[in-house]
Amino acid sequence: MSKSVVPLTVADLGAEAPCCPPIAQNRIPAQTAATLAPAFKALGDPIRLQLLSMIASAEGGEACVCDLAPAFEISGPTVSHHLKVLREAGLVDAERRASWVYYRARPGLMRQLAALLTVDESVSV
Amino acid sequence: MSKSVVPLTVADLGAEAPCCPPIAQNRIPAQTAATLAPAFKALGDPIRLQLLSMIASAEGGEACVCDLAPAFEISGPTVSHHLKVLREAGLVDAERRASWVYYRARPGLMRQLAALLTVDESVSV
DNA sequence: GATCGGTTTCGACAGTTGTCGAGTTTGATG
DNA sequence: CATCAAACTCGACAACTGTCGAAACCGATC
Repeated sequence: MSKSVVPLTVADLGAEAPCCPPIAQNRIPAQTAATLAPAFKALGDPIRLQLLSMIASAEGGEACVCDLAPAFEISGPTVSHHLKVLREAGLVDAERRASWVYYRARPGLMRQLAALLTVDESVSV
Repeated sequence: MSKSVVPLTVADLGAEAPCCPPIAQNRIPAQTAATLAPAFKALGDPIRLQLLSMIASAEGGEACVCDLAPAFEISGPTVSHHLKVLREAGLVDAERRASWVYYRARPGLMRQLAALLTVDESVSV
């Protein structure tokens, strides 16, 4: 796999949020933990994980609720609830166009979480 | 053991299971979501996030409960509870030596979660 | 073997979460 | 304007979570 070494700068990861070094590198401050834990919590549900994946991997980078909801066994209101959790966690954005609401992933926070979990390659499993 | 009915466990994901492509690349299967959501859930608490960070960033790669517990305001049993959640999620391992119990991070799962959240660089925030 | 310190387990309790059905809002179209 | 469809909000309820104090467990040391 090609390793295009364009280093991410802090600016790439979102303006106000403090971009964190990996948790395996420095002890995470309490305030940072309090800020980022809700994002992990939002990912801690199988339905929300699938929803985010469907949104983030969708053609054009966005997905309509009318396409998301039928993919699950649960009721419409429950899907709406899960989308709200993802929204309030800062992982997705919603936009209404005509009768439909389209969701779009916000990659900034996802990158932060991924960076946080990065482990040095030399460490063995 | 019958493969077809036994649900995928966290431990199974370590060695030969194909480590998941980013959720922004392909729609994540329901079974993968069900397997990995508990790991995110375990990270969804500020205390557990700090505990994991203290463990993963500790000198020698391990940390004693006797060093972890005093770093928080909560009671000993509650720290123990959070460590159990991290353990059952597959994020840490525990080992008793003499009177003390040492915790060590399991980087395999952390790498999987990080890979899952990876977003293509070309995507703008 | 009795005791002690470190850690976990147990039982209880308040607060949160996931789920649903019913009702509400929003925009399009007859 | 009336109606319809899409999506959300509300209220309720069972299940789960974080927390604690008390008790149990496990090695070490007396």
